[in-house]
Amino acid sequence: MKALTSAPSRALQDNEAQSPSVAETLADQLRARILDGDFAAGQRLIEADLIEEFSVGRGAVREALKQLESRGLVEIRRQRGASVVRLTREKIVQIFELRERLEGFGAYLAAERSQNADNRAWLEAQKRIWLDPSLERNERDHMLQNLELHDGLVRMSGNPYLKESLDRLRIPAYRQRFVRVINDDVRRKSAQEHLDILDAVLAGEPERADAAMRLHVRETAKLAVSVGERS
Amino acid sequence: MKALTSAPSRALQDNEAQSPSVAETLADQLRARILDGDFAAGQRLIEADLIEEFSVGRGAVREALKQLESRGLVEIRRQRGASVVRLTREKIVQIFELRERLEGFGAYLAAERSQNADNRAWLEAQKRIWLDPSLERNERDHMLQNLELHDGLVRMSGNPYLKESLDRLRIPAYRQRFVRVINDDVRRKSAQEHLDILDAVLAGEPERADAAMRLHVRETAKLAVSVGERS
DNA sequence: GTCAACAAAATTGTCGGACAATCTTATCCG
DNA sequence: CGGATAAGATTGTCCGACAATTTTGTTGAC
Repeated sequence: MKALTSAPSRALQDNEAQSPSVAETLADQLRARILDGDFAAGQRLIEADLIEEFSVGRGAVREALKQLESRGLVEIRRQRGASVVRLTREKIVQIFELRERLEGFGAYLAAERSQNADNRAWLEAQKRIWLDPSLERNERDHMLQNLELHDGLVRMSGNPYLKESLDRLRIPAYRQRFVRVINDDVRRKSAQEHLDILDAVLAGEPERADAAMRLHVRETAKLAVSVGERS
Repeated sequence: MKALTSAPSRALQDNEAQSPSVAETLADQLRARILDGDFAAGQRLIEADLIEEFSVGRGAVREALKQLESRGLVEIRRQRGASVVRLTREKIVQIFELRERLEGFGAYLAAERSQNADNRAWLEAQKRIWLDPSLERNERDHMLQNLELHDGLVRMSGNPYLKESLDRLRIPAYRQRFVRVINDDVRRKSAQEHLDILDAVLAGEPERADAAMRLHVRETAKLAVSVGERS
């Protein structure tokens, strides 16, 4: 696959891209490391170490850690500092149960606003993408497009609070292990679920979009839980 | 009314009460001021001023502000500092739409776990409270019990992520003005809605509990929006 | 050898000072 | 009066310092 489609029009505020602060940059870097598994689950993140490794001030480090905490990647306990969050099976289930509701709501709202020309165009483009069978073969593209679809729908929903809530429920780590259980079959099935969602949204049927999305998230949850189980 | 009922058993983690940090204390104080309207919507919160007023270091002030930002009470724009969030009608609607889903989910989960003895006891107690007609007469008690009920159900749900998400969606200010539109009729209606929710939860019927809660939140939203409108 | 008490080393919570970058406000000019 | 300019205010970040608290390591008793 070549290029990702452009984002759908968002309803309101767009965080006017400023030069990101040091703390934000740091947070991004740390996030990447955590997601990539460079920092193991449960590992402590010592302020002094991060200061040295990234050559930033202590304040920046603390802010970045707080940010990661609110994003659910890190756990901060008073006088004990930060450590990479350790997900139990129960937590994973809880996160997905909630995501199911939230993403479902996002799809619901998106369906209500799908008649806008920009949004229609984006949805059609997404549809073409998920119809393309070549997607099944490439793990990475599939994953990126998956993100694009979900983010896009949430943005289309126009509810910034929803976006924020979902951002907090991203699941860290497991990425490597996750890959293993995702085979062509899984991808094929996922693509079909995405198409179902897109159809409902395009048709402007909120309830159906909601249901389709919830079903999809439930399926994803099954995978995630099974991955969590063997870890 | 005399005493509030004790909280229902919560599923997992209980933030082991440590002596709160300076930043947390500050955040609490600021939150109270904002909710009480001491700080007007849109008002800037200058770090230096807060440092002086509360005699704390700059780090603490910044942390407190960040915390309030994540709680949705304050807005922080890079290089522009913090200001009390200014809610538009649209934002209020968006917040309530989301709360509707989240609280509904909370009631759903609570209904699934309502057969536990502790939870049953708490629910029964709540029921008695809302059956008491004297509640209609006291604005403050009504509000406090309202909080107690909603918080209790969320706690009963056992999903900490849900609780966190909802905490972020509390609506600031308007408290004074809100009071005006709440009369005995409104309270009576609200009490009945609460009873409907409690019945469904006690009966262990998740879907019905969900629906009842969503209806209730929608009703509340109507009020909040009407209040927002005239402001 | 195991365990508990104690001491030493780490680490976090907060403060205060400093400075450059950026935003806001007051002032001046056409 | 509107826009350009300078002055003042405010935020972003770094650095150093210390007390409070946690973690780690050592030592002696059983």
